[in-house]
Amino acid sequence: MRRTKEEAEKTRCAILEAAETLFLEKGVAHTSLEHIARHAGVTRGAVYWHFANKADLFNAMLGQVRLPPEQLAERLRGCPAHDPLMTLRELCIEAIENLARDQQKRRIFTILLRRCEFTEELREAEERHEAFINLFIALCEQQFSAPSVAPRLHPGLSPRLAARAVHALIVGLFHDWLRDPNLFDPLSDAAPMIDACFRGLIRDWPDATVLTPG
Amino acid sequence: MRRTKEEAEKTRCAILEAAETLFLEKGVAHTSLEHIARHAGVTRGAVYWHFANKADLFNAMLGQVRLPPEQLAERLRGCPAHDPLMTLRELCIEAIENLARDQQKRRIFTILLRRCEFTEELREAEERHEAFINLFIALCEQQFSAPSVAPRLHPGLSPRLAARAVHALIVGLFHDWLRDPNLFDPLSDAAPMIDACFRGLIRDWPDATVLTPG
DNA sequence: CTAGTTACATACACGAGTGTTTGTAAATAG
DNA sequence: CTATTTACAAACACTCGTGTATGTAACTAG
Repeated sequence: MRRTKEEAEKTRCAILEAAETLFLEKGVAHTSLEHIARHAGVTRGAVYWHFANKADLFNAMLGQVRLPPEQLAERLRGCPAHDPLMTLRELCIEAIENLARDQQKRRIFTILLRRCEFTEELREAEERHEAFINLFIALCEQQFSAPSVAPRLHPGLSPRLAARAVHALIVGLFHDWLRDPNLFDPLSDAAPMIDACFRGLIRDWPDATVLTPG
Repeated sequence: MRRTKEEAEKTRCAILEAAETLFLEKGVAHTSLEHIARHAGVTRGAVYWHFANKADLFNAMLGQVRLPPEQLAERLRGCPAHDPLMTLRELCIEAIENLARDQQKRRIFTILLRRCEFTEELREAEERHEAFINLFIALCEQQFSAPSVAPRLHPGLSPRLAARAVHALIVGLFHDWLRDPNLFDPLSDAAPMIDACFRGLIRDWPDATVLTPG
């Protein structure tokens, strides 16, 4: 019973959605292609038709969304640095809020952080992801190295260290919040936390009231 | 060829060590008991003699060391709160340094953070671990709630939020550093980063030079 | 209209992993 | 010194998962 192209695309999406659901629920290694197929209402034949194997399906799933590291790196690279710190601050806050709003992104990032073991078959995805992380850290360090910024760092801090701290905070917030979404509310709490971080890094960081009017 | 009790204990340790090595290398789900047995120079018979199954072996491996959340929570609970913040600060720094020094702890925590999927068979370990995390966050919040501390929080921050931020930073630092130990040097960089965090949270946080003399 | 292609379902072959059972030699208790 | 237990090795039975090969009905191009 061959389907039309639209229908085929729908089954492809159904498989991707089933994979997302089951990976999140049971972990990547503990989910078989048979499980995925059944959950999508098809057989493994359909899965192998659309994807070469589990790693390929996994990569396709990741490719559906832009994950925070990728998004941060891209937007940070594209921004003119007229006010490097404020740009960075806003991007960080937006990244957190963004993850909270986009349910699919949230699920997929949870899979990446807590539901998957990076063995050699998934190494490609891992390396791609880490490359974006490293790029973000490098760009972040670059912001802190700007002539208008570096002298304002608190004593004992290098641009390098400041960049590490910012990234660590973001990662930690993601990790904590994905583990337990009740820990804090990204939409209202992201800004104060990020501001606290910058305030600890930069001497003359302005008051929160200035930054978040209303 | 039955062994003496000492020898039996040695094989038990060999199995635990092999599990640690292989879990770290290939991930928990991707490591079979056969792999572990072979790597330890025994057969699966020995593994099943000493441990009920993979989950039991995993738990025994975790039980060998005190992981950061557990250690932090315990020590924070046992401390008299004569100066809550300084105690907290020192514990955080020590936790990071400690992880850097203890190779085994480092490997096992890496497995927990990056080499394992928490499916239902490992749920017990996960819940135990999370309980310590939540305990640490609660105790941390308690420190920030002390009458001598709460008024010193920067405007816009609650003790609750401050506790979340501290924990997020720690988790992020662990996560980043375990991913790439070259990112920073825990022994020299932990203090400045933690201080930066506290400085962003507490208004009159003292200078780094005061805290880290020499 | 029909030849080829598409989008699967079905079936098969195979290995890998688990849990259990059985065998056994040496240590140990009495 | 004998009986029993210990600490495994070896073998077995079973399931699960993968990859591939084959079948097939409907779509589609000419």
